[in-house]
This record gives sequence, structure tokens and C-alpha cells, in this order.
Amino acid sequence: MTMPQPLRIGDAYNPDCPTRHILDRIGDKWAVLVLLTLKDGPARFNDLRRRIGAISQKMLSQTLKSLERDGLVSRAAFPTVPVTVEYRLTPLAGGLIRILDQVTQWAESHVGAIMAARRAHDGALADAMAA
Amino acid sequence: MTMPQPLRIGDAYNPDCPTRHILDRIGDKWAVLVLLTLKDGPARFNDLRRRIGAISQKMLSQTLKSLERDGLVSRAAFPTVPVTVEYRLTPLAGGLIRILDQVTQWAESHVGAIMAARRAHDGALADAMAA
DNA sequence: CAGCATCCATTGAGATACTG
DNA sequence: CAGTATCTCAATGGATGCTG
Repeated sequence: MTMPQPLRIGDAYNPDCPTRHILDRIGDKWAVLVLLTLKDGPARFNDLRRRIGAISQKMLSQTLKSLERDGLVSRAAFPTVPVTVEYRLTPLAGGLIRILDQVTQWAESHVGAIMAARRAHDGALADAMAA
Repeated sequence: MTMPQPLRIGDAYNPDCPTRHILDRIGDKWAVLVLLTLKDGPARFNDLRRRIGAISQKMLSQTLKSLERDGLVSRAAFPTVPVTVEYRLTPLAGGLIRILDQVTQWAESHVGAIMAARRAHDGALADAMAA
């Protein structure tokens, strides 16, 4: 019955497949955090840094650059002194943001269940150890 | 106007916040791949290994254990010789899977735009270098 | 302000070998 | 078959100091 079925899910398994790359992007903790922060509107570099808080300047810079490269964030520099730079989501990012929102929503409403599962699991493990 | 607003998005920024943990789970490349593979129905250890292909046995084992701990995957062992173990999604995982499906769907329909943005970006960069 | 360059510690993850 | 244990190397990512 169980035919081999080498690949499914587009070719998400194949590291060369572009779809997989999107997964990696979602998998990037900082990228997601930056996108969700920019959802509130355009923001400047140190502004983002402060709002995200835990991110290092190196990571923020790196993350913004890759997001810009992927066309999800746009960068605008104004020739003030000192220079002012503003980042904002592109229209392309819109659909992704909507999905990310669903993720956080799902997370918030199921964290309880997951933590409970975890406690149950760890408890069972402890019991097994004790026996 | 721009009031401080220390934290948003639940407390996703806070590493201690449980919501953040879900983000990390989604951020786990292997976890996502395993969940999506299990969507097709229950599967055994080496079965998963073959289907995912690129995953090492260590990572698969590790991933399955953490997914089980979080109550997203259940494990059933049958006392055959040699032992047979079957993994399957729990009901809790159902909603998450639906969102992951949306992610892959979005990915597949926007990969083109992203690759184009990237080419444009890299091209512009190359031009700047040449100038 | 908005970054880049460098150094360094921690972690991630593959390969390999072994067990019930 | 379904894992565990160990070793090792590469990549993450933080801290620091500097620049236009």
C-alpha cells in the first residue's frame, strides 16, 4: 500500500528549492520579529533596535539587509545630518504578515495546551524515573 | 507622538514568554518538515527519515522527542520483533498544520516575486560596484 | 544616527559507532 | 527497527570598537 512517494510539499525538502528558502526565512527568529514590528508602521534603525530590545545591532543590520534583498522591506535614506533611515514593509510582505499574525494568534491561544502537555510529559517521565 | 511602547505582540520579544517558544518551534526547520510529512498520515521512524531525506537520524530523533513533549506528535510502540514505532499528529497539531499549509502555499505563489526582487537588488548592487 | 569590521564563545548539526 | 552516545567542525550570534 505505502508507495514510495519520494517527495511532497512542493519540494520543500530539497534545500535547492526556492520554497524551502521561504521556510528558512520564516525560520529566522529575528526576521519574523522585525516584520511583526514593522507591521505597526515604518521605523528607523535604532527605533527597531529599542523596540525589539534583545536584538544585537549586528543581527538587526543583517536581518534588514536580507529582508530588503528579498523585497519584503524597503529602505529609505534621507540626507539629514546625521542621516535618517527609515524601514517599512513592502506590499509583498503584506500577505506574509497576515500569516505570521495567524501564527502568533494560534500560539497565544494554544500555549496553555502545549505547556500542559509538556508538564504531563515531564511528569510521566519523572514517575518513570522514580519507579 | 511616538510613545515608548515597550512591548507588543503578546510578549513575543521576551524569550521567557511562552508565545515566543511557539515561534521558535515554527522556526525549527526540521520540526516543520516533520509535521508536514506527518500530515499525510502516521509514519514510522525510518519511514520519516527516508521521506524527509536530508535529515540526520540524530536530528529526527531530537525533533520527534520535542514535538512529542509539546503534545504535537504522539508516539506508539508495538511489541513486535523488532519493535515497531509509529508517530502521528495529535489533534492539537491540527490547527498548526493548517497554518503551515498556508505558509507553504504563500511561499509557492510568491517565490517568483522574491527571486525577482533579489535579482533586481543584486543587479543594482553590481551596477553600483561597476560605477 | 546608522551602520561595518573583528574577535570570540556557544550552539547546531552531521558522521560514526554501538545497543535493546 | 528504533534509537542512544560521542566526536567534531561549521555556523550563529553577541560584544566591542570604529566610521561617515
